[in-house]
Amino acid sequence: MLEIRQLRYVQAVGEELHFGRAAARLHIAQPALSRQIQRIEQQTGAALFVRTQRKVELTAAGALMLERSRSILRELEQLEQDVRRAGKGELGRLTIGFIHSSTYGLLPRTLQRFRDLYPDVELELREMSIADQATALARDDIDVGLTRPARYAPGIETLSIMEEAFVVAVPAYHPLASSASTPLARLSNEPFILFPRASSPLFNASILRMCETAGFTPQAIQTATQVHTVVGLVSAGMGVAIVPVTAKNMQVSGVAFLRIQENPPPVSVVLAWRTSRETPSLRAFRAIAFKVGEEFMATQARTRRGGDVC
Amino acid sequence: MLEIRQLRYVQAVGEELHFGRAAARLHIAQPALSRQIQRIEQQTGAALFVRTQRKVELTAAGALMLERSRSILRELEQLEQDVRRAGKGELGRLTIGFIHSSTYGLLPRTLQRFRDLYPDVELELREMSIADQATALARDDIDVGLTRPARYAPGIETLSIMEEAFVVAVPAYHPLASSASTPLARLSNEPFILFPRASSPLFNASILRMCETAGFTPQAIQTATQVHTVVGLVSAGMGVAIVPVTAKNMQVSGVAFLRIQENPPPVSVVLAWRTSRETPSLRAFRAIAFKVGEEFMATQARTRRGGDVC
DNA sequence: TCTATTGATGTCCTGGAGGTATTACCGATG
DNA sequence: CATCGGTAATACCTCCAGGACATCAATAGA
Repeated sequence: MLEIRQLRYVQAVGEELHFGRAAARLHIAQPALSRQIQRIEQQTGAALFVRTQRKVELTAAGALMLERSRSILRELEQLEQDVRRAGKGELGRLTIGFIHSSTYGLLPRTLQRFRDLYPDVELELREMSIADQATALARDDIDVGLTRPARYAPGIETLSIMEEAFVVAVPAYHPLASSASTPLARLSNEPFILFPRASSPLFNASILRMCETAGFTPQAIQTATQVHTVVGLVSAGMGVAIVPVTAKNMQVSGVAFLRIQENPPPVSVVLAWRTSRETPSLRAFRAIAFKVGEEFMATQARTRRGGDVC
Repeated sequence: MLEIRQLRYVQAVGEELHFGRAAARLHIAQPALSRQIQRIEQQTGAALFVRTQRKVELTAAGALMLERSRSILRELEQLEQDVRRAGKGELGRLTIGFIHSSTYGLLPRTLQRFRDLYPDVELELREMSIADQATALARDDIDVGLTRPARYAPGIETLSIMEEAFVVAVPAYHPLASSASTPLARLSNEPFILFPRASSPLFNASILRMCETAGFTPQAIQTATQVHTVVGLVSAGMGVAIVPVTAKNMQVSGVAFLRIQENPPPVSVVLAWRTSRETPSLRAFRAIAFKVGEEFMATQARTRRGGDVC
C-alpha cells in the first residue's frame, strides 16, 4: 500500500521537477528521495518521472499521481484538523430535547451563545415532554435534554441549572393585582387553573402540596398543560394560577404576577444526559447552559422587586 | 502528520471495537496497536475510543475519524490502482489530430479497436489540416496526429502506417469508366480537378510530378481541398482527378476508379508525435493504428482487382 | 578537455514500529 | 472473598526501513 510519505515525495518532485530542490523542501537528502520515488515506480510498475539528464518531467501516470496525491494530502490534513476540533468539542452534532416552557428563557440564550462559540457543531432541536425526553435519553435518541427533575433510567445524569420560584398569576383587574406578594391562603376561595396530573405531574404535585401546606385545596376550574396556555386563561379572567416565574417572560398582557410569601420550594430546570455518551460538545453545551442559568436567576432576582404587571 | 498505518488501525479498532481482534486482523500484536492508537490520540489531543474495561466504544471524534479514514483509504487504494493502470496505458487521455480523409478508412477502425482494448482512456478527436497538426504537435496541443508526411519540427517522430496508391477517378459515363486501369498519358487532354497547392501541397506536388513524368501537365478546371469534394466534382462530370485509393470508401456514386499503369509512388498516412511526450496510451494507440493500417492495405490489395465502379 | 550539475548507487546508522512478557484492572463465579 | 478469565496498558528488547554521507555516472556547457 502507498504511504503518505510517498505521496508527499511525489508531490514535491512533481512540483519542483528537480530532485535536489524537492529533497531540500522535504528536509531530506536527495538520495533518499530518489530511492523512494524508485520504490513507488517499482511498486506500481509505472514510470512517474522521465529523468533526462538536466531535467525531470512528469509522465501521464506521474501527473495523475501528483494531482490525486495533492487531493489526498489535503483531505488528510483536513481530517487531522477536524479530529482535533472534534476532540475539543468544536465540531460535531448535538441533539437537544427541550420542554416547551424553556423557550421562554434559557434555551434561546444558551443556543445563541453556543452557536457563537462552536459554530461548527450542528444542533438539532426537538421539543418533547419531560417523559418523552426520559425515554429518548435512554434510547440515545437525544444527546441532552433541557427538562425537569424526574425519574430517569440508571446511567442518566442530571445537572440543575436553574431554580425557578413559583409565582401567583392573577388577572390585571383582580383585587390582588397591585400587590407585589401574597400569602397563599389568600387564594383559598379563588377559582384555580391547574396543571393536569397526568401530563404535568411535577407542577401538579408541587402546587397541590404548597396549597395543602397553606391549609386549603385549590378549586380547579380548568386545567392546561402548557404554562403559556395557563397564563392565557388567567389573562382571560378565568381564574388564578401558580406558575414558574419564567412565565413573566411570555408576552401576555392583562396578567399580574405576585411573589408567594411562604416561599414554597422552587422547581428546577435540569440538563439530563447519558453518562456514557458524554462528548466534548455536550460538555461545552452543559457549561454554557449552566452559566446562562446562573445569569438568568440573577436577572430574575433583580426584577422581582418591582411591580409585576405586564 | 497522520500516517496511513494510523488510519488503518483506527479503522480496524473502530470496526472491531476490540483491540485484540483488531490487532489480529491487522496481523500485529495487541500492544503495538494500543500504542499506535495512543499516539494518535496524543497527536490530535482527541480521545478516539472510550476503553471501559470489558468494552471499547467510539467517541464522536473517533466516529468522525473512522468514517473519514475509510474514505481516504479507499481513495488511496483507487489511486494506486489507477497509477498502475496509467502505467500500462489503460488509463489516461489521448488527444488525436486527424485529417479529414482519414475518417474514410483508418480512423474509425482504429478508434473502435482502441476503445475496446482501453475503455478508460479518454479520447479527444480534432480534425485539423496537416500544417495545423504540425504546429499543434510542436505546441503539445495534441498527443498524436494521423496525418501525412511533411516537415515537422525537431523532436517530432513519425511512423508510416499505410501506403495509399493513387487512382484515377472518372465520371461513370466516361469512355474509360469500364477499364480497370489506364496509363496517365491517356488523361493529357482531360479537364482535371486538382488539389490546391497552398492547402494540399503534398497531393498537389505528387500529382503534378506523376503527370510530368508521364509527359504532360494536367489542365486544371477546378481545385478542391477535400478528397470528398474532388470526388464529388468528378461524379458531377466536371472532369477527372487523381486521388488516393481510400476515396473508394466514400459513398459517392457515378464515379469509376482506375488503377494507374505507371504505378506512381504512393502517398503515406503517418502517425506523428513528440518523442518526449511518449505515453503508454500513445504507444498502445500507435501499435493499434499500425496494425489496422496493415490490414487496411491488405484489404485494398484484394479489392483492387475487381471492377471499380461505385 | 575540463567543470558544473544532477540524479543514481553503496554503505552505514538510527528511530520507531513491532514482538514478547508482564502488569493492572475489573467482572464473574464458586 | 479469593480466584480466574478477559482485556488493555507497560516494560523492554529487536530489527528494519528510511535517512545521511560519500561517491559515481552521465551530460551539458565553457
